[in-house]
Amino acid sequence: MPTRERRRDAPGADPLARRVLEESADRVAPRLIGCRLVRELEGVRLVGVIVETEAYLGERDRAAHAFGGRRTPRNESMYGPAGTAYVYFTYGMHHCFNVVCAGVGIPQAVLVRAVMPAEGLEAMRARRFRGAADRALCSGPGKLCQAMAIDRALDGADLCVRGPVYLMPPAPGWTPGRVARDRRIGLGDVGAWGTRRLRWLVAASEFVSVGVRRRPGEIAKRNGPARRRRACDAGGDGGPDA
DNA sequence: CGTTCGATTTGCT
DNA sequence: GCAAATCGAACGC
Repeated sequence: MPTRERRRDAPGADPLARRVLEESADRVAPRLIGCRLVRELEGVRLVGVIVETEAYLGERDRAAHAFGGRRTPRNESMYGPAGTAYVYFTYGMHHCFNVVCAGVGIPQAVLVRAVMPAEGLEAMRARRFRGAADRALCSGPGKLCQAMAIDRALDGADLCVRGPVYLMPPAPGWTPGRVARDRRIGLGDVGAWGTRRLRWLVAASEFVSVGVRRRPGEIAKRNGPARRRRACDAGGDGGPDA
């Protein structure tokens, strides 16, 4: 079981060292488990312990926004230095938060899919839907952005220095317990890239995402031509975790 | 409980 | 035009 009790940082503790992020996304993603995402608002401090991540491996990764060398204003920050925030807007209403890794010009990033709320729960609840349970506050990439007030305005922020949003190493004494691996969630038909186990999650945590559990290739089968109001996707999948 | 469906806008083909 | 690194409510059983 993950340690839930809060421990104090040493006075003046530093944010996560940038060198930790200057590696490929599949090496960084598991290392971000247990690190803390900190959001400083006026008068409020929101903190979540990262419990689920996904690696996106840049231009060769069919599931990545930078696949094939596609470089656009939207994903520009992914080409920046390690420690840069990449925040994008999708599905017409949700934001997703990523930690850029590797080096300048190498568009790799780690999507933070879920955090365990640790500080500022009241403010998080206020931003989420009415009556949201604690475990529903940040258990998904779109949810945590809503709860922690993360949007495109934070795209490009430096996560390795204290500011409106940044990362801290795991709290002293915090241990994740077993970390499970599984395939990434919500991808379209991306061939073999859809089955690679590029997602990491705290096995025993109740704060991980439920996941859309869509199978690879599922999206391609939806949306018949000229059938605007019938679009839908979903579909069972045993689901990962333990 | 599990599955279906609408929302809503951008970015790129 | 269309698909999207999603979410929550509405169904059906």
